Amino acid sequence: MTVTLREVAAAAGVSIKTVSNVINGYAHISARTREAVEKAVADLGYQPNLSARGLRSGRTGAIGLVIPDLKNPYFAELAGSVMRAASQHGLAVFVEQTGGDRAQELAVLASPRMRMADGILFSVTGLDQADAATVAFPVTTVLLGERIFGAGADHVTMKNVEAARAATEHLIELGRSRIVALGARPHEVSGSAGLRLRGYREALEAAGIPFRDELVVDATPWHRADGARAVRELLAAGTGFDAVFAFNDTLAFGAMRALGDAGLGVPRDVAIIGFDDVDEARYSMPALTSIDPGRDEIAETAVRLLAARIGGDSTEPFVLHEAAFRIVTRESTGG
Amino acid sequence: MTVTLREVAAAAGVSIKTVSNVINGYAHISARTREAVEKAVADLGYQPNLSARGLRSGRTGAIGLVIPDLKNPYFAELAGSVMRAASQHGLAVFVEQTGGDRAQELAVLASPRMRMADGILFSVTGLDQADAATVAFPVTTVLLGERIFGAGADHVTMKNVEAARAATEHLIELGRSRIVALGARPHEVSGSAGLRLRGYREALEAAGIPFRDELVVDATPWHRADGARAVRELLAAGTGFDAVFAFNDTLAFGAMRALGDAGLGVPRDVAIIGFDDVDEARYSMPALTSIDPGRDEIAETAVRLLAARIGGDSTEPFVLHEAAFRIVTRESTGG
DNA sequence: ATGAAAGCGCTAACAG
DNA sequence: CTGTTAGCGCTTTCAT
Repeated sequence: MTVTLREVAAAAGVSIKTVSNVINGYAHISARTREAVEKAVADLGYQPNLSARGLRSGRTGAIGLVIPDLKNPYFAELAGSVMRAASQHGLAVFVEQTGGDRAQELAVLASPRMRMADGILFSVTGLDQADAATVAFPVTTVLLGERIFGAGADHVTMKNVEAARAATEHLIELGRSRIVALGARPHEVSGSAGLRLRGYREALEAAGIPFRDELVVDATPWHRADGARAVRELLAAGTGFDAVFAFNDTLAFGAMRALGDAGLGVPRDVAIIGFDDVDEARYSMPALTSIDPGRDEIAETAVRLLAARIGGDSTEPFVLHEAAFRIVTRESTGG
Repeated sequence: MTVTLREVAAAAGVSIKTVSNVINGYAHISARTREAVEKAVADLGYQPNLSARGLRSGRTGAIGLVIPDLKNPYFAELAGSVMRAASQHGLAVFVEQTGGDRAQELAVLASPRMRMADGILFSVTGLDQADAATVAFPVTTVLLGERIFGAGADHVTMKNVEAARAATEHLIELGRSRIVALGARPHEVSGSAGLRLRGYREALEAAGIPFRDELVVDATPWHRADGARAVRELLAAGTGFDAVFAFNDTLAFGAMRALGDAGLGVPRDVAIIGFDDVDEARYSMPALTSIDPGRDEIAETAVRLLAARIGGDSTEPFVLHEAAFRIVTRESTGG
């Protein structure tokens, strides 16, 4: 049933080495030979056995993508971008979900399945700085996400502080000054929430707008309902505000809903900007202004770095790449 | 660097066959030998080389999941379920997106990457009945989704007609009689839209409620904005209705938004039910009643069938499995 | 219950 | 420019 190199070689009247050379695009082959081989390959429907190639070459041609959860639109879209980038490099992508859980992240790293990959893209969430020293990556790894997490790997991240600052400045430019920071986490410093809050503060300071504790609200775990609840509580408490910087788009959707229910207009009464620029932001009503954190750039860069490491640059110093972000202006801020 | 069976065998003072037996859980091994081997495995941190195993055994231990688009929450969640089910069987999952496009579906099937899988789960969208005769699946395939698409493979699908009928009946039981079918497609018969419309008709007929053309509205491509637009047009046209059966949840979210904007209460003025039961249905406001089409059952069954085929039941007749659905009642229908 | 040895299909030295 | 050949690490007869 399965056709091997040997059979192709026999059919083409050459040695298997020549067939291998043709298949792998080796340069110095006479046109006649190449044609004969290509014909035999086509006639027999030859397809290389990837396990054999992998055993011999030490490469599988696959990379692993380890993320918290595909249910989260940000990660689903990131996975899509990674798959697109990987296919440019001829790499297959297999995905592992961790639930953002420390124990599961460790379990996935230790899993024998990971050895099917030449390298992994690992979006760390549960592991923390303290684990950095202990954790052993089973294969070449590129880290995704905002944590620093030691230096044992290349790292691709987003400009959380700068993007958050720009988001806040965008609202300030609209003439808003009572801006809610929706999704802040009081005790977090180095995670997304901490960094985005820092950008928020910087923008306020630069504009000379006082920072008000009552406008900084927690809304864990950043689901739609959390955004709605938080905004409802603000309204109930009589806290005045004219803009919301939501730390992710999902929170923003919830906030918009709560504002609508309260009869407030977006952006007339309250302008809103989100973060992530998920697909749905284009389709919400009103369409949501958001920060595109550079998802495609993150995916492409991460895959490129990983492919390069796999290709052999193991001596290069580790790289930290911060993707460029941009504000995507839509109806929710008057665009 | 990499530890092989040979080294483990040397360390344990046995042959590589014995080590292999221990690792693969072969029965007849003395306790002392097993312990010695396990100790050596642990000490040396041995991990099997999956390419070598694959070459020898003819199995890679991976399956492919071919779907239209991870951006679509239904497929993102399906992928999550598939990965969970696959990991029960010790299988890795790699994902390929097709964009639901016929050409890309063919390209993916022909891709050498597919040969990295022992089998694939293929959610067909672009290929149609006419392709059924021509298409060659590169490996064992289980089809996902509502199309019949020939009989050259096992097939796992959902009860579209029955579920749609139940959804409509649920609205009728609430006392509603002017029920919008949101997302119908006039000329489609065998796709989801056609089947769901059929269930809708059946429910109306059974209840003696007249079928009204003006309540059946197209809203392609089933995005949130399409649902909102369609509902707005209905309202503008003065078409009275007291319920909406949305053919997917995203349409339902859009519809709810448009109703809210128009000052109509859900479910007071208009009850709404969706289809898919995506995660977001729990978090929308109001929370959306929806049809769970049996996503987990679909994933588990498909993986189980595929694993069985891979395991060797190639002579078994092809199976058609229709997953059980259920209505998940939430606020949007007064739950 | 354990060992010896063949060979899965491919790539890459090394020859010629 | 092309052919010969030696393994990659594992599973699996076939012996013992």
